[in-house]
Amino acid sequence: MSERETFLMPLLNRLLLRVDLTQSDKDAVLALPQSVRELAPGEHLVRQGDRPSHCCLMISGFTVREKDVATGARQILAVHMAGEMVDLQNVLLERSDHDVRSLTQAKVVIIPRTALEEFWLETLVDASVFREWIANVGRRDARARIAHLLCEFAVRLEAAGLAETGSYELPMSQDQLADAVAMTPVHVNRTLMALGKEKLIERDRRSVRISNWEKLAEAADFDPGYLHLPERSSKIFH
Amino acid sequence: MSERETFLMPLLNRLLLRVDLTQSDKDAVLALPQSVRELAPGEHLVRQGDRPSHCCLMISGFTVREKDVATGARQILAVHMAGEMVDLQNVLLERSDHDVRSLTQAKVVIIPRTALEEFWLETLVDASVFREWIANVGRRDARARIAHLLCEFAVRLEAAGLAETGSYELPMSQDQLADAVAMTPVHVNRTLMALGKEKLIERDRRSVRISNWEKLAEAADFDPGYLHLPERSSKIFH
DNA sequence: CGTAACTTTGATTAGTATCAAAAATGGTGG
DNA sequence: CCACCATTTTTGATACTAATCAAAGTTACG
Repeated sequence: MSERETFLMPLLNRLLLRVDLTQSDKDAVLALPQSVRELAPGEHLVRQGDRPSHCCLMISGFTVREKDVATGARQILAVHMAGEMVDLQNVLLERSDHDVRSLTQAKVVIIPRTALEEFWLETLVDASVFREWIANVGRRDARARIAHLLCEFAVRLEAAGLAETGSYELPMSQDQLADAVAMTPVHVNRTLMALGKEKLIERDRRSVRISNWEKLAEAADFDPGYLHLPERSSKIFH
Repeated sequence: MSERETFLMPLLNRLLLRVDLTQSDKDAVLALPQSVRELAPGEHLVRQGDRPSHCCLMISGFTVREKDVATGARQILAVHMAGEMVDLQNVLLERSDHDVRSLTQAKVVIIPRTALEEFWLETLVDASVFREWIANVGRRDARARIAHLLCEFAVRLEAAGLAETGSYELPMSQDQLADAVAMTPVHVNRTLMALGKEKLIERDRRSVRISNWEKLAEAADFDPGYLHLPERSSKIFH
C-alpha cells in the first residue's frame, strides 16, 4: 500500500460508515490531490477572515474550531479527530468565520478547494452537531452539559475506531473543556468530580471510563441521532 | 409573470446577493418542481426523526427550527424568513434531527429532494449562523445576547428587503425570544426594557427601531461576517 | 366586553462565576 | 535521577447574574 493510501484510509473508513462506495468511488478519493502538513499544538490552520483555499483531512491528533467574544472568553465550537474532514464548513465561503487550531500535535492532508464537492453530507452532519451544541450550552445545566460532551466523545471515538466501549483518552484540559461547554474551569472540575462520586464515570489523568453508560446518557439527555452515524458504528447501544 | 415565477423571485433575489447567476441558472431555478403549502402558526413542517423527502422555500411568514431538552425547555436554533430555503440541513440526512415549525402564518414552496444540489453554499451559511449562536448562548451575558439577536435580525431582514435600516417588526413573542437566546421570558423582558432605557432601541408592541446602531452592535459584540452577505446587502454599515 | 395570551413588575432563591491559593502532575536541565 | 518550574487540577469562600415564583397590567380578539 502506497504512503498516500495509508493517509487516506481513515477518510475512506469514515465514509464507508455512511455510504457504500463503489471501487471507482474509492479510487477517486485516493486520487485526490494532497500534501501533508504537520501541526504543533495550538497552531492555526485557518484564521477568521481568511480566504479559504483548501480544506484538511485529519490523519492524527485533534483540532478545534473556535470563536472569541468581546469579553475575551473563547468558545470552542467543535472538536475534530483523525479521519474527519476539517473545514468543509469554510472552504466554499468567501471568508472563514472562525478559527481552526490544533489542540494536540496533529497531522493533516491538505486538499485544494477544487477537489471536493463530494462532501456535502459531512457538512450537514457538522451543522447538526452545532445545533446540538447550541441546545447543550443554552439549556442544559453543568452536570448535563459535561455528561453530554463525554457521551458524544465516546460515541464518535468508538465510531472512528479510536476507543473501546466507553473508555477513551480525553484530548482536552479542563480549561479547554470549559470553553467547549461554556463554563468556568473550576466548575468543570467540580462537575467532573461529582460525576465520579456518583459513579457514572471513572477518571485517571485524562483517561475517561464511562462506568454507567445508561445513567450518564440519562444525565446528559443524550440521544446519538444528531451524529447521524449508522447503527453498526457503536456497540454502546444494544 | 407567471404565478410560479412570482413565488420564486424571493429565492432568486437571495441567490443573487451571493452569486451572479446566468440566465440559464435562473431558468433552472424557476423550473424547479414545486407545490405550495399554507401553514398556520405552530404547524410542524418537519419533525425530529422524520425521513426527509423534500425541503421548502419560504414565500412568506416565519419558521423556526427547534430542539427540546429533557427539562422540558425548548431551544430555538434558527429563525427563517421569506426567500430562505428551509431544511437544506435535513434533506440529505437519513433522519431529521430537529423540528421545523411555523412561527407565524406562512406559505412555502415544497421542493422534492431530487431537485436540489445547488444549495450547498446555503447550508454552509446556515452552519455559520449556528456557530455564532453557540458562542452567543454560551459566552455572552443577557444584554449582549438580546442585542446580538436584534442586530442579526436587522441585517438579515434588510438584506431580504423586508426592513428599512434598523426598523422592523420582530416576529417573536418574548417567550419565543427567550427560547432563542436561552433565557427566561422574564429576563428577556427586563433586558429589552433596559436596552430601551439606555436608548439603544425603541419598541412599540413588537416593532423594533434600533436608535443607536453603533452602541447596540458594540453591546452585542456583533460582527456581520458570519452571515456571509455581500457588502452591498446592508446599508447599516457605511 | 370577556377571555386568553402576552408583557411588566416585585421578591426571593439558586446555580455558576469569581477570586484565591494549595496540591498534583509533567517535563527539563543539571 | 533529582530538583525545579510551568501547567493543570483541586479545594475553599464569597458575589452576582439570571431563574423562579407570583401576580398585576396590557393587548388582541372572538
